[in-house]
Amino acid sequence: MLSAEVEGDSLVFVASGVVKLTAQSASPQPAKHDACTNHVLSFHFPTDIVSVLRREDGDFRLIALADAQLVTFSADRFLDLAQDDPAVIRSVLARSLNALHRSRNRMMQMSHKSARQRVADFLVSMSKRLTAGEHKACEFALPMSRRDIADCLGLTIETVSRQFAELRDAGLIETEGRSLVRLLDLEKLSREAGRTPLPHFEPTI
Amino acid sequence: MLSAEVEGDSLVFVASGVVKLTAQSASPQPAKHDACTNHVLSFHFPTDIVSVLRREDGDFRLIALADAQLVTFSADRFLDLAQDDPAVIRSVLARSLNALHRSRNRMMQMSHKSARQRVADFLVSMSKRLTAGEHKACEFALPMSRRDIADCLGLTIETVSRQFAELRDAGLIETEGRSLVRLLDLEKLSREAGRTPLPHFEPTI
DNA sequence: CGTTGAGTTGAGCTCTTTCAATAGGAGTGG
DNA sequence: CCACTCCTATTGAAAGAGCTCAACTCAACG
Repeated sequence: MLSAEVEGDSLVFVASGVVKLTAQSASPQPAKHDACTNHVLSFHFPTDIVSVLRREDGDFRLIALADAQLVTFSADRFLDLAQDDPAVIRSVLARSLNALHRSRNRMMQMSHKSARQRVADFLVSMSKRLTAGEHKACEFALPMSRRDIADCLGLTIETVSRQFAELRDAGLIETEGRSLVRLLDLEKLSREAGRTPLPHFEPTI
Repeated sequence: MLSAEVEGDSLVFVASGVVKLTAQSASPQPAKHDACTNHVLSFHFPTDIVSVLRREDGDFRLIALADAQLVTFSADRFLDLAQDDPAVIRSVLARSLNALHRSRNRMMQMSHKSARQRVADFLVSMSKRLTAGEHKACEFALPMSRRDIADCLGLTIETVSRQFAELRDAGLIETEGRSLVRLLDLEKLSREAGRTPLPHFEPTI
């Protein structure tokens, strides 16, 4: 478990492992017994480039969920160096627009989707990341805890757990132990998630 | 009321007026009596540059809420032309990272905030856009309908309306007619929104 | 074998949505 | 200017979804 501290905006390349991008919202009023208002913005996998930006209130953090190898650039310095190479900077721009696009999609989903839809969508999306290519045997170990999932989906761990149970009862998934998940019916699961087609894997920033 | 149709990814500069960026989620199952699953992703004001990307499922649309003057670029062609000018392309990249940043913040808020917080946040955020500079007399006409607000915040119009009513009862705002709003206590309103500081206005992409 | 932390499950409560009815504004035509 | 209509907005009551709190289970680890 490794946590990378960075000053200013930076770009991080994930070479191996899994990381979560979190934002602790330095909550103004310490709320009731808040303890863990640790929002998880996204999970990232090898080949992803994550942009970790500085915020006014509290900071973004990149936290490893499994042993990970990361390459960190200062965004400014990187851009200075890349400035002479249009292809590079343009690729970064393309990735960044792509990330924006996905973030918007995600936001749209988040605000209008039920717990069931969020969890189903999460599972489908994870299967794409973790079993890239293999169309059958959608079986994988979730690298993150229920808390991380809940924080990412804007739900409580209890609700996530209940949704897992219901999906299990419905015969859409199977679980073994804490992290192993088997998606038995990707088709139906996608429909539960409220997705039309099956989007492709695309590198993120 | 003007609607700009575009093919492929494009960048749109808002010269004047107000527009909303929408995504119709070409809902797989036509749902009950869905009619209007028109998600509003964001509102944009003069000087904003909006990136309108192509999606697999359904398209993004830019819809004018008031008479607006827009300049539309094809993203690809623009980048081809800008490629020789590092300063330009870098500025676009900076805007895009900024937009990503704001989108993430927004997403974070959306998934964890109550109706009250969302509406308060919306009002504070609008006041920044619509009364840029004037610290007093936070009074402005909302250019969008309650439906647009609801769609943007992931709530129903009824809930938005009730939140307006409660904020009015609490003495935080006053309303006149359908669109005029006066923020009586920006401080408290910001606190209701769950914001620590008062973020600055920044151009978007 | 007890302890610890994560995960699951249940009961009650809160907030938001849904459904349905009412009020308000804007536009039209007499 | 008023009457009529249409559409948006508001308000109320009931239902539903997710949250909180609390008990319990499970697996890992000493």
